[in-house]
Amino acid sequence: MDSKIEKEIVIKRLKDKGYLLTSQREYILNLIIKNDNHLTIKDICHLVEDPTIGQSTVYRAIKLFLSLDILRKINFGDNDYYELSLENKHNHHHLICSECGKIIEVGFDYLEDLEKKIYEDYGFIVKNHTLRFCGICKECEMKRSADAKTYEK
Amino acid sequence: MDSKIEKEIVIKRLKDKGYLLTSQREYILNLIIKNDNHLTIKDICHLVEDPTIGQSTVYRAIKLFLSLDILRKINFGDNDYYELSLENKHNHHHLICSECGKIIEVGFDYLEDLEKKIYEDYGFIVKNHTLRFCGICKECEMKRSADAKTYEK
DNA sequence: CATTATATGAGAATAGTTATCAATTAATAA
DNA sequence: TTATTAATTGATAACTATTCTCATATAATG
Repeated sequence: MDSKIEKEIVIKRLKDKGYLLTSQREYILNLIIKNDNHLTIKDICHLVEDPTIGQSTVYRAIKLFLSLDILRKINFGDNDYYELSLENKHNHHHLICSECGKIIEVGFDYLEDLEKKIYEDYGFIVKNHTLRFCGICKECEMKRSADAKTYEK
Repeated sequence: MDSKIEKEIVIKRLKDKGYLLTSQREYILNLIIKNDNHLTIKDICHLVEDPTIGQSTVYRAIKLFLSLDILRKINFGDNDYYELSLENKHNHHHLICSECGKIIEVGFDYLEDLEKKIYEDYGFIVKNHTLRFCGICKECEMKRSADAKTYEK
């Protein structure tokens, strides 16, 4: 696992409920971390084909991690992705480029005011939120305007 | 369909691409509208069991509506729901009560500032967004505090 | 070291989705 | 109206995704 601290948190969360951090489970977590936290189950099944981990084990591990809040599921369009749910990562957003598919994480939150207003208007107490933006990333936009210039000639 | 205007928009979008508004397609759309815009495919398959519409037709219709931007898919937790994508409904948010599962639509947007900041910091041009809040709705919270009082006695 | 609990992999079973094709329905032209 | 063509449907088969089963393996505990 990336850092020793994270690994210890994972072991603790598992142990508290009587589970173990097996080599397969650790391998799967590392895969997700190494791939920017944005893998689908299909991706994982393919990536573990070599050091063969059975796909039932993949499904079981993901489910377990979700239930212990070690992973969190995020949904972009047609696919479910999994990302580490440790630390205080609860308040970040995702930018998805519709041109190249890149996923960018936004570090700031800025929804406190909105949550306050929701409580005032609807009496709804917000515990958690997910926000994703679709659009065009910087690089794709630059490519686009470069192409546009070419046509002008 | 609810209003004549909506039906005409749907017919136009279909016709422009050479498709027809069949009774089955209209029935499915009406189901979604009548159920507060929040049905899963499974729900729809069950609801159409009586005036039998084959389930391949359900899948095909949903797919078609998505491709023509007549429906839009939203994802809450484990399920995909479908809602009408007509009018300027693009900027509303969803509140999901984790106690009773109710889905409430929030009429206001308030993300312009955030989108501006994202452009400034990341050069990312936002075209669209989805935001959902999980928490406790007014009614469930009231029930909760009522229960809490009972225990105090 | 023996015993018990937990986890694994292979494949069977189930659920969810898509593709195929003959029959039906709607649109268009004569 | 009738003939012709295009689009749609429903039943079922095919395929994909996910879960279950069970014998075996591994780790923890006494």
